[in-house]
Amino acid sequence: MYSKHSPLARKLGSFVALDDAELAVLDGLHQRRRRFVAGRDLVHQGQTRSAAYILAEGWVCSYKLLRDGTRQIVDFQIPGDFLGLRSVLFRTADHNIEPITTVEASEVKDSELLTAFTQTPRLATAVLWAASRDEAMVVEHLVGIGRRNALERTAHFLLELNARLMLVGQATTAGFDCPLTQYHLADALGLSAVHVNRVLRELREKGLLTFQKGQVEILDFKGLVALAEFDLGYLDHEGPLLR
Amino acid sequence: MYSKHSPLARKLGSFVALDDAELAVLDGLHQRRRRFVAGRDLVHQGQTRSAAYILAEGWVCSYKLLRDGTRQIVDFQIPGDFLGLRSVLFRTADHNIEPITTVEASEVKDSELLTAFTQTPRLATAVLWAASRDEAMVVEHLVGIGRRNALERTAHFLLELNARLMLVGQATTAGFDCPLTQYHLADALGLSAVHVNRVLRELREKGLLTFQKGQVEILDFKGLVALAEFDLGYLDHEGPLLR
DNA sequence: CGGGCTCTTGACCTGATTCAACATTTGTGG
DNA sequence: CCACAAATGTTGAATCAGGTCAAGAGCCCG
Repeated sequence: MYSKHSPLARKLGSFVALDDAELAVLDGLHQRRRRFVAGRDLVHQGQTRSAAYILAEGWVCSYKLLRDGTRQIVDFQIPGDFLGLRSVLFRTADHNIEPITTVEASEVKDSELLTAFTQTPRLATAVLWAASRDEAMVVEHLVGIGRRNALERTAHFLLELNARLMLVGQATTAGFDCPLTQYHLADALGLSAVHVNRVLRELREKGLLTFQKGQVEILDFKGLVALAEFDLGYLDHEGPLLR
Repeated sequence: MYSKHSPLARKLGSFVALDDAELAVLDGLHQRRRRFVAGRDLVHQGQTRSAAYILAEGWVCSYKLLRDGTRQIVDFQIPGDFLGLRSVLFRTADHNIEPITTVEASEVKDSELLTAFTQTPRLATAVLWAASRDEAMVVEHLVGIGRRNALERTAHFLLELNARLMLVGQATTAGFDCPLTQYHLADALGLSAVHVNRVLRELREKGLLTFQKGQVEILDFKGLVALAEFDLGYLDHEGPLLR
C-alpha cells in the first residue's frame, strides 16, 4: 500500500494511517538527495553545523570512538531511519556516522522539518514515535551488553535487525541481506571480532541461523526468539495514536 | 538566580534564559504533587496508562528485568528530571521505575505538557533539549558498558552523576550525597556487586575518591577525569538555542 | 596475480563472576 | 534505648566467559 513511497513513509505508515496529503508532505522532504560512498564518515564527533538526513537507501552506523582506538557502534540505521536528529539540537555532533554501503540520503533542514510538522501534526507525532522507538532500541541494546551473554546478545541483535527490516519490506522471517562484516557486529555487540566468529559458528551449529556472504538466513525463528528472550511485541506496538 | 524555583527550572535555566512568564508556566506544571516510598515501584514494565512525572525530590532508577532475574539499570533520575516521557508516547511502559529514596514528584498529564509547550515554545525547545541530553547519557552509558573496563566505567559513571547533580545544585567538585548502594551501582554498570566493591576499594586506594556512608568524596578530580576519559564538555553544551 | 580485507581456528591469558564466609551498618519492634 | 534481624559491605579462592595473539585460508578487485 505504501510501497510506492519512501521507506520512511512505509515505516510510519505501519503505525499511523497517513492520508495522501500527509504522504505528499513526507515525499516533499526528500528533495536534495545525496549519495555517499561506503567507509567515508558522513558526520564526525565534534563537528558543528551538521545536517539531518533521512536514509533512503543503504546502511549506516553511528558510533563513538575511545582514545585507545576501540569503538562502540551505538546503532545501525537502515532505509527509513533518521540520521543525526540529535546533532541538530545539540549544536555539535557527539558521535560519528559511517556509511556501511553506498548510501542515498535526503538532507533535511530543521526549518523544513518544523514546517512539515506544523502542516501535519499527525506526522509530527509519528516522527516523535519513531524517535522514541529508536531510543527504546538503544536501551534494549544497553540491556543486552550489560546483562546478556555473547550468544543471547548476538541472537537478540539479529532478531531486532530482522524486525526492523521487515517494517520497511527488506526482510522476511526467513532472513535478510546484510552488508555487515563480523567486525561491525563485534563493534556493536561489545565483543571481539574473534569471539563474534565463534558465536556465529555456534548459532550455525545449533541450527538457528547462518550469517554468510552478506546473507542472514534464519533457520529456526522460534528457537532464536527463545534463546534471545526476544519480545516480539517490542517494536510493533500497535501505534501510539489510533485516536 | 533560579534557586527559588524547582530543580527543573534550575536545570533548564542553565541552558536557556527563561523569563518570569516561562518560569511561571513551569511552576504551573508542579500541581498534583505525589509522594512515593523507596523500593515500591512507581511504574512497571507492561503497565498501560502510566503518567509522566517531574521529579522534585529524591532519586529513582529506571531498569529492565531479564527472565533469569538479573536486572540492568538504564539510568538514574535526580531532581529536575522527567520520568516516563517515553511511556506516555508508547501506550505501554517498556521499563520499571523504582524510587531509591522517598520521592516527591509532580504528575503531569500529556495535555498539560502540550499546552505549556504551545504557550511557550522556548520551553518546548528546552525540554526537547533535556530529553536529548538524557538520550546522550544513555548512549554514553552504552559505550561505557561495551568498551570500558570496570574501573574506568565506574569512575566515568560517578563523574557523570556529579556533573548532573551540580546542574541542580546538589554537588560540588568535592563530591555529593549519594543514596545508592553498591548493588545499585552493580546493576547500572553491568557488574557484580562483589566486583563493584573491589573497584571502589581500588579507587579509594589510588586516592581518587571514596564512596561511603551515602557520601561520595572526590579526592582527585583531575585524576578521575583522566582515568575515565571523561569529556568535561559533554553535559554542558552552551545551550542549543541562544538565539 | 598480488595485496588487502574478511573469515576461521587454536592456544593461552585475564578481568570479572560466583560462591562462601564473615563484618558492619541500619532499621525495627519490644 | 536495647536487641536482634535484615540489608549492606568486605574479602579470599576457584572458575569461566571472553579477550588476545598468532597463523593461515579464502576471496574480491584492481
